[in-house]
Amino acid sequence: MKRISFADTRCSLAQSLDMIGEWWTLLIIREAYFGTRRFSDFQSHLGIARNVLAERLERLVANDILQRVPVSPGSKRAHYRLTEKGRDLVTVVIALVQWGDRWVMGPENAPVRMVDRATGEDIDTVQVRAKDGRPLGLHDIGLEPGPGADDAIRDRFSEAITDTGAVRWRIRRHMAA
Amino acid sequence: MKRISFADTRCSLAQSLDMIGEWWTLLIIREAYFGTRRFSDFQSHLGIARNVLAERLERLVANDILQRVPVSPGSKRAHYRLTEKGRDLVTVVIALVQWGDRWVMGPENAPVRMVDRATGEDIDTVQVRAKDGRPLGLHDIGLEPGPGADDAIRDRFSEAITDTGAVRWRIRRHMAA
DNA sequence: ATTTTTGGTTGCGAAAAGCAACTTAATAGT
DNA sequence: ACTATTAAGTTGCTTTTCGCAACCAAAAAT
Repeated sequence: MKRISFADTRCSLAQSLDMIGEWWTLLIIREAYFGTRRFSDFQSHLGIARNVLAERLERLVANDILQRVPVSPGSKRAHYRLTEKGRDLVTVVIALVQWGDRWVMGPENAPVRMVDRATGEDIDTVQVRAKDGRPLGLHDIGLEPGPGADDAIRDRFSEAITDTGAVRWRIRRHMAA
Repeated sequence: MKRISFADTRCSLAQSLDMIGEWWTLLIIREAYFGTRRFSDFQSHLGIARNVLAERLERLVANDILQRVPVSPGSKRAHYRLTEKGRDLVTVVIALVQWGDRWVMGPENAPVRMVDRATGEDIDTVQVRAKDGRPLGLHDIGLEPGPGADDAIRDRFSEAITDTGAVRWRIRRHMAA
């Protein structure tokens, strides 16, 4: 299939998806987070085709999400480890795992538990919060053009908020009349 | 391409990705969160091919992430709105947008700002926390087999944690010797 | 009543994902 | 030291899905 790249789109989500939105990529990252380093282990744990795995790893390394570390200096064989940028993605992975636990598997069928190692307790549900720590629902979040907004984006946002908490844009053709 | 389905995999992340991991799907959800309801608006805002959009919407409705609402009772035309399950995904979308802002666009180029409507302040960075609110780094999170774990998963987890905070599994063939 | 818009569907070509066999370099065994 | 095995990919082929553009029917507007 001809697949569009979002690389030139002015949108953080599109940019992110351009790096990690492909089939398998997020599972590879989770696997790396679980401690997998070796090509064969990624392959056997995930059941991914080897050529696809090779391509994904290469892309993740190119995007500085994984780091390719020679297994011994000068060796052609290497291991793959998460970079800082990659480790920062684990938040997203965990949010998605928790969503799956809540809505698909059911919490009582969650295959893995994530615990706070200090207390042994389950970690909290990842959620959106205000700076002071208050959990925010969708209604509590406002959207505005950011510092890097272009006209297209600025056009879409007004102060008006719909009942789902999202932004309603001005219907210009009707306002002109 | 022949694409594997994760639907029968015993893994929340795979299950989640089976629903939302396809090309475009998360952008459609973001768009719905921004308030878009109509087919044509999804199409023109995202620039997605119409047949692909139709397929994605159908799949999202089948998975109860979007709801198809007839525009007037009995009409064949419909609008699409996020369900509760879909709205719960916005956390993931926001986490991913923030990651893109941090690592790809750069915070100063963020095209949209998300603010706490009560205060007008930027929302906090989505992060993993303990039940008592402490932010947790990767090292602070322990992984254990959950209530729905099967043998394959149980085999992979031990109490040993590597320096990246992830789990190291027992190397059984060496232990047997 | 006729035109325009909306919400799709159909058909085609291209590129990506799956499968399996092959290759080459590093390790292990004797 | 020599051979066997494993690890880490690569190559070639097939299948499936995505992107594009044209088409179609129902609803709305004029």
